[in-house]
Amino acid sequence: MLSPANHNSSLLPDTHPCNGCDARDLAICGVLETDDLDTFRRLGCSIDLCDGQSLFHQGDAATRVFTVTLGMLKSFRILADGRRQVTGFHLPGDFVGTSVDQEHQFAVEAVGKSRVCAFPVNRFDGFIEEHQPMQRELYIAATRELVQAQQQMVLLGRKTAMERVASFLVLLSDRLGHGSVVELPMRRSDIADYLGLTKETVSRVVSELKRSRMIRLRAIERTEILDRTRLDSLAQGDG
Amino acid sequence: MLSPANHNSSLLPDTHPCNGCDARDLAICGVLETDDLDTFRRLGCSIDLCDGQSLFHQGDAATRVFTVTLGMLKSFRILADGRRQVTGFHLPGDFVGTSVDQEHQFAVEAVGKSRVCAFPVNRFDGFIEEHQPMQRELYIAATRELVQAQQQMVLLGRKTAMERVASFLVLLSDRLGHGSVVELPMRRSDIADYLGLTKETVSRVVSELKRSRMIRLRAIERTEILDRTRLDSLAQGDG
DNA sequence: CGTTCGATTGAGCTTTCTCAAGCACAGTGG
DNA sequence: CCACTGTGCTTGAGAAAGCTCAATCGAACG
Repeated sequence: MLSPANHNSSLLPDTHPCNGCDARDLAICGVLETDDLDTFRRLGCSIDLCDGQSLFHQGDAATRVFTVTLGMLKSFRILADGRRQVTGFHLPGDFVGTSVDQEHQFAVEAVGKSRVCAFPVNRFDGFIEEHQPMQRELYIAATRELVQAQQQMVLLGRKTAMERVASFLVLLSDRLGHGSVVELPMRRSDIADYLGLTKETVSRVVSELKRSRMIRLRAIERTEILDRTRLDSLAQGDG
Repeated sequence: MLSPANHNSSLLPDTHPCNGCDARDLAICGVLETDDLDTFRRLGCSIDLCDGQSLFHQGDAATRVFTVTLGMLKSFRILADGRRQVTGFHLPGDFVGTSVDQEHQFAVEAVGKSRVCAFPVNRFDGFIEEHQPMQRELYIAATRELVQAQQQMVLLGRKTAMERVASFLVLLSDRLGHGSVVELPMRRSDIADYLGLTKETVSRVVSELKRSRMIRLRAIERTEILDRTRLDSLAQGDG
């Protein structure tokens, strides 16, 4: 198993105060009756994570499934020499760790203070076995993620640095923007590793976007989109 | 809708001689009883495609689902200015066009002579609704594809040209290699658009791999892997 | 008020791309 | 049977986007 040197995350404690999940943050709540939802909640165990804390590493046994209930997580994969690719950011309602393999193919860590709800796989599988609508919901979630992953392939394979950053801002604005303000809780290096760039290039491009008045930085983690139209067309690759 | 100028594929005829599918090439045959499989076969309609012929374009209404029964298909997305990203190659047994959206997000074309089995979505959905094991099978297929897509993100975001080509050869060797010989029915430009490179770079890297005796070209579309170990470690990023 | 850690900016370098020419092979018609 | 032509592959030379390394900046915190 890989265990990169510059890895400051601590392992997840195996036992943890178990206080159930907040139903509102479970993605599947929409397809479950109140009783069933209650049953489902009780299968899980809430876990708090602080910034950079690891939920699991690549190669770990896939013994639990998670839903994000608070904050943000990132999943990534690391090559032998330390090169890292962030494959996604996960928000409340997202499933994490639903692998068909015995081992996790990717690592998952918290971005800022976060909370997840953990389900032992056997209990989780047992539950969805008995709840058809949830099976379908999981399938739809996987398919959506797949389309998202394919969009990301286009970005990584064919877009310029500026188009990548524009796409990223537009994506986050759609997922967690309040009006024209986008929260960026992750580090520049996380963005860089998500976009297949270096943190320096991300920094330079953000500066360029500021200079051309498409965005403004309220704070380092609070970006305001000033010209959504131009940012959109940049993101689409016809800017 | 995008319709790039240099696009020589012809549209799929709406009506076509319907002669059913070969059961052996349907991915799901493993989870269906003989009777059910027979029923399933009859829902579909076999379609032959010649090289470069389009199954559907991005933006087309998603009215049918397909399984590949012969040959190979590629799915891809094109940006406004013609830049193209191939997101995957599909072999017999693979599902294609199983979108949750009303419109296809990606285009699919044949690589060489190919054959698919087409199912109207409503009939397809109706069938899987009544066959639990198939739902599960579809979910597993989607999850596998997702992991594969994430691996591809690592490749596109963080690997060098040489590592990308090595990864590609290893991948294809695992999927359709006979011993150490890999069939490459697609064009160099398809490989390039899959790996986020130019066809010139792919050509140069292949030449370099030949020069360093890791591979040998029996014919242009028949590559023999001479040093699998070295190619593997290159592909993993620690060569 | 100093320290620390991440973000920014700069200068030079490397990898890959672009553009262009030449090559190989299959299909076609004289 | 062989030149002709078209298409895709290869190779080369110069250009460009983004990377690396290094210095500086700036906010948070003790």
